[in-house]
Amino acid sequence: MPRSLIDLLWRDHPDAPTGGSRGPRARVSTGDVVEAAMRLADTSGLASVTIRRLAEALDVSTMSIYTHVNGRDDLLVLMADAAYARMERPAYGRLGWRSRVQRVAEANLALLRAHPWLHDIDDDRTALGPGTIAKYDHELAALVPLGLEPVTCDAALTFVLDFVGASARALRPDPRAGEMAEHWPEWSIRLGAYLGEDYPLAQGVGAAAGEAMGAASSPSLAWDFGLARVLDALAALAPPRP
Amino acid sequence: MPRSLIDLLWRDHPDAPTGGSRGPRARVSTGDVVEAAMRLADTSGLASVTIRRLAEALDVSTMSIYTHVNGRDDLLVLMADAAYARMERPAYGRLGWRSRVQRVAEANLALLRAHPWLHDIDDDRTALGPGTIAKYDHELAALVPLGLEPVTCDAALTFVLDFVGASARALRPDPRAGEMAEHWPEWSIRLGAYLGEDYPLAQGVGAAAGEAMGAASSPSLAWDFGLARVLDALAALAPPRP
DNA sequence: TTGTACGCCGTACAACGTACAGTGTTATAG
DNA sequence: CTATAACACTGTACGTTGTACGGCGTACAA
Repeated sequence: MPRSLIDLLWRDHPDAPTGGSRGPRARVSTGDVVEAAMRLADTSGLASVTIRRLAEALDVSTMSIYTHVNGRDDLLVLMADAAYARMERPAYGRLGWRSRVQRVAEANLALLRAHPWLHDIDDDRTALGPGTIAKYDHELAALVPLGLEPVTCDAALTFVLDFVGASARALRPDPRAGEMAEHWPEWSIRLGAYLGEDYPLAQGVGAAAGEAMGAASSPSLAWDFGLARVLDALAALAPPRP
Repeated sequence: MPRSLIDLLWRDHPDAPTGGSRGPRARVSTGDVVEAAMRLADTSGLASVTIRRLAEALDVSTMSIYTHVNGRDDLLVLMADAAYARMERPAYGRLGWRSRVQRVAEANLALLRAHPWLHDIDDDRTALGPGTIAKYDHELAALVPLGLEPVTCDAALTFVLDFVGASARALRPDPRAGEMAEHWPEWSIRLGAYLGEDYPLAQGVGAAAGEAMGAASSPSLAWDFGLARVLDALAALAPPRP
């Protein structure tokens, strides 16, 4: 060690290089480190995933972590891939593309809501991991009934997943909500004064949207609206219904 | 000072509280700090916007920055709002909704490509700023010809902008591209070995998509594809053509 | 038995945001 | 004119972060 990121990503594959057999046997494994990091991130956010806290959680010294992971950046890639690897991938059976795409969208939404820290990991190297590739393969299969060219198929999947990602991002609770609520009485007055009669459209629509959000309606209108739009868009692409 | 974030956001408004008149007059203004921060972020990324570097760029002591801005988090909000405020907002004239939406999408893409650091600022308080509100108002106006309910109108705009945001994100150059290229000869071999015959769909489509990306085709196929899909989706919502 | 590959760890460093306690300057109140 | 209060500005210091480096002890290979 340190093994390269690729080998760490594929550490469960039979062909993956295993560390030599000399020296004391490891008290924790790379997998342990990744799992502990995910637990930390789930409960306290990605910012709380520090090498020191990780070491403490695993009851090892700080620098020991670097025996199992090359550095924090690489760790984040391992975490993201592990999250993708753990998603369920039920067979689609005889489902049509609409149901399939809906399933894909909902599965990704659920994933991002369970692990909001995935939003904060933006590293292209994740694409090399087994979890990411398995997920990609399974989701492409959802689009097969549409009969698209390979490149178009990839673009369509990107389109769907980008929508889900953005929606999930918006649904994520704002860590500053408390501060916002605290200052709101004062700020709303000032904002009203600044706005005056300007921007009638924004004020009208903004107020309506704000009320709708506060109301007990669907948890997110944007989700229902957007998903319907995405399906509409793909339908315009599909061959005429059989 | 420190004035509250709201007053800092609206610092150019006539009703905004101006600092008292006693004491030496300020060598730099809040606006200067924000502008310097934007310049720094444009050239070296948001991570390089540190209080110390900012102070150095403005030729003031580190702690002086806190006289003009409440802290780094607030500064990021001011930067984002300033970027939105500076966007051009040409009147739509007699344009139909398709052209309008296309303009909005392209303007946002251009903005995000000019200031990629906007992706890294995720703070709801930005919504209180004059630039953000002016932008929202102008973009809502693009959707007026569609004749939607206020809440739907907001959802439709969110749909469009989310698409643009995700596309711009994907277009953003990976800071780790160098490292990736360096290790690629070795990694591609290992990845091939790990993959073997598995995931034929992902391997086929991935290869095609990779080639298309490398080819001299459109800078991004996902953009053209996605924008067409977004317009299709809104069309399904529109009243029958007059 | 010896050598060596390996897991583990303590110390140290540079960089970060920012709290705090000043210092000096200026418009205003008396 | 003087005293005061408000203000811009600054140096020092603390707690935090990632991680480079060198050393130590263990357990298998020769």
